[in-house]
Amino acid sequence: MARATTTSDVFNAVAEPRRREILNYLALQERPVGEIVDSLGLAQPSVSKHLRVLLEVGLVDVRRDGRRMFYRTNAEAIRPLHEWTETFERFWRHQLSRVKERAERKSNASKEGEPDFSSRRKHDLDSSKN
Amino acid sequence: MARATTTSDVFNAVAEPRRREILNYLALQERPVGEIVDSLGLAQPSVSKHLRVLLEVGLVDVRRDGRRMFYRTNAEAIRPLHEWTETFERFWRHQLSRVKERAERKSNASKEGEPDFSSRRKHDLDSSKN
DNA sequence: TTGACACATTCCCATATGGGAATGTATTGT
DNA sequence: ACAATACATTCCCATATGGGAATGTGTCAA
Repeated sequence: MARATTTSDVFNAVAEPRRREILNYLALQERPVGEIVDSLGLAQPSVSKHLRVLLEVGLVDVRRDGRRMFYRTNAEAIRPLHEWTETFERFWRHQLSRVKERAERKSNASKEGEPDFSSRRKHDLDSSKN
Repeated sequence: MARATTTSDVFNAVAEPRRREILNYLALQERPVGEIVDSLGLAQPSVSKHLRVLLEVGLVDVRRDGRRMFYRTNAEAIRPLHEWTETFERFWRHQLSRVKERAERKSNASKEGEPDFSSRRKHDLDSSKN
């Protein structure tokens, strides 16, 4: 296959940083495309394309006024995302203690022993990228 | 450019549906890869690759026990996502009334007038896809 | 040491991407 | 009717993807 389409669902749509910026920007007020372009410092076609994606998944609404198109964030569409993350909330509350344990084990292991391979995290893997 | 890497941040990592399934599955208990493969019905290399992505962005931790690798969701890493969506929570509360307005405007416009172009949503665009 | 087991990595490939540049389209003012 | 304005779409392209298949690697048991 390949990666899923950006328009396949809300998760894919908000994966793009500029689209999140746009959503933030349009949350308070509706805005014409030109203002988004100026405020976020992006190229106009780029903004139009991002808006198209957001529109397709229902993350924004549009309204035409003369030659201008006013976009606005449809916050309601973000709820599924919020709810998915929420199911993990109770876990990170319970895990705070385990984070400490891990930190302690790590500082012990790195004193003079072998490299610590338990509980690897991003930084431990970065070496394989350079 | 192209799309951002799946490992570039948490947002991109969770865009993939199976990775979300894996995170759900590993939230309660740590599990060896084999069990993930059996439970979710995915190919083993596929699972390993997904786990690698999740590991790089810190969404899971690993622990080795003999030949088996026990993975577990690191819920803490989901918080940024949760917090981003949370900033919109107050908006969808305030917007519930506007949704009704829109629905009413739409039913009025489609009675006998021109096609309604205000507040387009996903379904209005689907025609352009077929 | 060897074979089996549990995973990880690599190779191949069709596909969607986002940016830049160019062009198309709808609406307004004159 | 025409130029200007405000967006939208298209084309080109380097790039990362996820799946399938094959292969590599580390660990244990005998």
